[in-house]
Amino acid sequence: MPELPDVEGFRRVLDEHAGEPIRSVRVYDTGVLRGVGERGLGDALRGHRFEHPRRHGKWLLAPAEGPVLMLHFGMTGSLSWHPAGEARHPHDRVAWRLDDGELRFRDMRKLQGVHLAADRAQAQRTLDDLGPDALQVTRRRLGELLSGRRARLKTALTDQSLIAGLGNLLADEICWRARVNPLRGAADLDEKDLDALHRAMRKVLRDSVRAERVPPRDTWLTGVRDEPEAPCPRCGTPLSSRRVSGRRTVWCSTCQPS
DNA sequence: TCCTCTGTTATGAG
DNA sequence: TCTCATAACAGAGG
Repeated sequence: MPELPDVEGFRRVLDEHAGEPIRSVRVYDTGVLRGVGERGLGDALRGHRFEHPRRHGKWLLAPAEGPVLMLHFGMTGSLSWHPAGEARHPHDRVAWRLDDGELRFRDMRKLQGVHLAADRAQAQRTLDDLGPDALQVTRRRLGELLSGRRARLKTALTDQSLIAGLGNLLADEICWRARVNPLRGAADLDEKDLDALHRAMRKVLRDSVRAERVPPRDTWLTGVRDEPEAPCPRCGTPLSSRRVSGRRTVWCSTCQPS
């Protein structure tokens, strides 16, 4: 589930508690720890304060007066605030206790998890292979990024090393809004297509970040894509779908001709 | 019970 | 460089 907008929401949650001392770190399931142990995580953070966190693509980075906590939410992760004493959820894997409550990393499938970098430089190295954050990509940059790719548009948009932050839902939603077929070659788009794609990306991201998710409105592709035989919200044509690079891809054959 | 599906990412074979 | 299969993991649904 978590794509750029969701992670932006988690960033806000953490940001509201920047400056508060971390009293303790509780690890309920070491299966989400990546490259750090329970002991190491606690020792590095206890007594420190989270500073203002930042997000790059689907990564959330929280510097804490030296070490940098790095969270990746995979398909099912989240970060949420809970007042002291609230019962633990079975999928709560790690909790950072502050004075009035705690931040909880909840994740059913544990596909990604919790990293710890020694400092900002090391955190940055983890991000070195990522493309620019999708919110920062200009129209010109988008053209440059896609022009050299032989992959399909859908595959290129969800490739984090090309553009960071777009997941399965966002990529389909953006293509649908731009009226561009996701199966087309990324390098085959003309200037008009790229204009539309960039406008759609801005609009979809702006609305999604506001909602802290890709909003499942019935006027959006995301709102109907999981219904069997769903009609296109724009023209009523039954939506098409197939797997592309292992991901279910949905589009409208009328609005998005190949 | 068994099988398939699912919003992510990394890896290796071809 | 790209596609495809697979794996990590856990739950829902047929």
